[in-house]
Amino acid sequence: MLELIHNKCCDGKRDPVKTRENLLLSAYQQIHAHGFQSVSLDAILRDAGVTKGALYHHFPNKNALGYAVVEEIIAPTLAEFWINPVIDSDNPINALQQIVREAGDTMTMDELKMGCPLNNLSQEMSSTDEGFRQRLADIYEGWREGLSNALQHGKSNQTVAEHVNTTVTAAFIVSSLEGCIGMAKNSQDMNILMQCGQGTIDYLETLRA
Amino acid sequence: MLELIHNKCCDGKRDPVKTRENLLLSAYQQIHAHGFQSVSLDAILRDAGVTKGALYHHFPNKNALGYAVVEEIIAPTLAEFWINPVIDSDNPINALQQIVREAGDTMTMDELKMGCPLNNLSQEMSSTDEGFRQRLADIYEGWREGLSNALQHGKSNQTVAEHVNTTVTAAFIVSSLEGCIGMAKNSQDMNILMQCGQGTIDYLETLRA
DNA sequence: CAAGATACATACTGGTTGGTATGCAAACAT
DNA sequence: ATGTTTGCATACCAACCAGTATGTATCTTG
Repeated sequence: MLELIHNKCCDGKRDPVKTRENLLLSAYQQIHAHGFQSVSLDAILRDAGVTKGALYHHFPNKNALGYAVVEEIIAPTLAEFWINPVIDSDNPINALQQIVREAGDTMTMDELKMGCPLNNLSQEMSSTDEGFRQRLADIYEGWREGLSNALQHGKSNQTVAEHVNTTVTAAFIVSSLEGCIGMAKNSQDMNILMQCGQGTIDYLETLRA
Repeated sequence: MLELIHNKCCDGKRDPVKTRENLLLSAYQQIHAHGFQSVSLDAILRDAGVTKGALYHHFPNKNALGYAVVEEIIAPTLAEFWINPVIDSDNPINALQQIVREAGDTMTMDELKMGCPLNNLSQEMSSTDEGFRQRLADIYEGWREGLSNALQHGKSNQTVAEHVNTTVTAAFIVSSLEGCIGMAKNSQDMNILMQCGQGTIDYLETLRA
């Protein structure tokens, strides 16, 4: 049954790469749904359709599994959907507004209830485990830096106003976005997400040249 | 020893009200430091200097203790420092900017690392326990409503621009503030807090009449 | 001043948790 | 072909956890 859901492997042969990926994916989903400290290894293993032997063969302990989720799933996903499109754009304000609208349109109720994986882990683990904190802080720093560079590029483009402090603005945008998703996660109300998103869009409008 | 720190009681007589308050205060601090699910009742009891008998006399279970912390400590503290000063002011923008500056100036490194108690619990528990979620959602709703009313009052004052959508703006302000503190909690860097705070102040400036 | 109710302290329990020890079959190397 | 390493499964463990059972000193009430 579980093998079918996660298609652990097509035949009886063993595939350590696939096993590791299954483990990572299940860990990501379970952590996203229940938090890192609350989720049990048994729940992750049940979801992945493997046993503790497999887990402790690929990872030395629970923390290392969590670190791998951050580095190999959360960081690349964030870069793909939230950072790179802005960096690659010639109009960072339009690009950001577009991403916010898309996020509001495509987000399901389940996703809304679970919140942002990055922010969840960050809030839960930053004061508890330095390994998590550092890895998540690096991701946030990269995000802010990417945004700051994009805003700077927008200035040279005349798409961003000259008076904009790119460092301060990048930090504020990132924190506001996480704040929006956090607010929506608590309210479990699409209207709140839309209000916060509209607030963000309105704010971004004030940054135009 | 512990009795001295928390001055459990001055003499040998018993004081159920004080015992309950001690329990609540210790629970608040421990939850703030470690999160609700991760903190053990034993840790709270050790900090409060009482035993399980006292705890389960005053509260039916761990969740009820957490609910009481939300209702009797977190909600009134938020109202005192973040909501009422804005409601009572005739210039909500100045009031908000002042609060943000004060928060940035007075926040200690420990407080910065622990983050906002309201947001911590909200992110941790909203998708796990409806009792927490509802109580925290009520607090956030009250906050947004207070801000919205204050902005409306500011419009009639000519201190807030007419074009401002008070509902959207209130939601965005609340989510941004929580986002700022969350970002600072992860970075454990006062500069990040200051940058996000400056971003907030700059944003508030765009709302003036 | 009894007698019941209140306010705890102490000791215990069943269930869960992250982690380990061991065994064994599949893959690989020689 | 055969020995060695890799990739897991199974069974187990000590620690911890929320909650309970019970005992008892203190306060209140008739």
